[in-house]
Amino acid sequence: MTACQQPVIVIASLRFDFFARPAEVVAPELIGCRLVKRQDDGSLLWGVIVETEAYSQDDPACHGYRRRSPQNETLFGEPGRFYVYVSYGIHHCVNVVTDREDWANGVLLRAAALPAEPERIAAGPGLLARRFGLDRTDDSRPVTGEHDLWMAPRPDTFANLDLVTTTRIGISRGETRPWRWYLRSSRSVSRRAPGDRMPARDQCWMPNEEERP
DNA sequence: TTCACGATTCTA
DNA sequence: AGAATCGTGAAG
Repeated sequence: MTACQQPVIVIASLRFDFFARPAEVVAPELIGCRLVKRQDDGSLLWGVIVETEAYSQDDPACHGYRRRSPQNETLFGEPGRFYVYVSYGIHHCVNVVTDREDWANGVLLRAAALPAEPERIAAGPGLLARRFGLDRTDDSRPVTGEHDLWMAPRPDTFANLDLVTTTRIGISRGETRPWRWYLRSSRSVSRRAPGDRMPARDQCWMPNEEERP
């Protein structure tokens, strides 16, 4: 044991550079990454992202397509922050801001799978936000924080993951862009592409608690 | 001040 | 397939 021995530095959170790229590049890479929250009692709540969508300012479906406003300001800000908005006056939806400042760009987190929890507890953007207890007060918080709320990289066990690329859900403009991605083997996906059958329960993928970030 | 509209969810 | 529900932005 030498005196100059250094502690091992573990990169627990995705870093700024990861998000400083176009949403349609970041979105598929976010599948398999983990959303992590340290709860008030100190315990760790985490889930694996299994479905994402990309949005960009030059895209009619994007919140920043028409104008910049106090509501969507975060989406125009620096990458690597959460953008949380209210949907249908009831639900909250969680995005991560991507690309660059002054250009509305982000990835909507549409579904997650949580260890030892029902498959569909976070199968949809509103349900995901609900399960993680996220709302407008979390808007603009850094994703790279490593304090209470952060995103952890994909484990190596996800080396070859089978992704489905398809069109986005619930929009009325820009419907044709194939900017939604999901993990085919997961039963926690909000809505499957036409013809893609739900995997059987005994051969689907679920996270286990040992893989805690 | 009023009105129409959802990046949704739940139920039938 | 259809309803519920309400914050937001545009219009008057």
